[in-house]
Amino acid sequence: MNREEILDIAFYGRDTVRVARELLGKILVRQTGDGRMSGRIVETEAYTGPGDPASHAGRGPTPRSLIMFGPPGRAYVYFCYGMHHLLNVVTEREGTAGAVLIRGLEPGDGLERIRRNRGAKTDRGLLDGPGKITRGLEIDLALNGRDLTRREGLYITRGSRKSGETVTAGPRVGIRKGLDKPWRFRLVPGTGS
DNA sequence: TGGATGATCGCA
DNA sequence: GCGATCATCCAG
Repeated sequence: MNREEILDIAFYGRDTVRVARELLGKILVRQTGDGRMSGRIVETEAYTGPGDPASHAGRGPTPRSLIMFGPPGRAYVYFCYGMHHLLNVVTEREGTAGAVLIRGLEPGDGLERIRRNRGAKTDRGLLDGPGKITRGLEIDLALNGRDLTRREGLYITRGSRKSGETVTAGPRVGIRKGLDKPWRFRLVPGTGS
């Protein structure tokens, strides 16, 4: 089989909205001592830097958001609502803030383990939210800052687009204040033909 | 030092 | 709709 092609720093080190759009269809891989889990990215959200009030970097760097100003291709994991970890990937060149929230996956490898992690009875909605993804793939603060361009437990590979699929854009979810730009992207199946 | 806030989820 | 539940931020 072909060697997995891991997305490199040049992929991540570009405009955040563009990276968010192009991450659709890519494969997120979580590798631990117990094996491999993966999923195809089908929903993302872009968060930029100063001037984006919904972004953690929107009011300049803080200890938490500093990573968004750092080198691209790193994981930005943070804890939200007292119970969920959320996974982002850092974008833009070093010195410029940006990150893409991974919001939805189509389950791939390690399905049984993902089901177990999620305590799911059915596969409906198994990984269709950012908190579900981190729960399902065992992603937490220990992975914050991880270099996604290396094969170090968490990385993203070139995936594929299925025929007929299209990308839709809409406003970000759960944003009370600020921008309602179309910064949320989804990969939706073709209408069948 | 503490109160407000939040890029959520699952259940009523 | 609401509660769970806590890291982070900022005002005082």
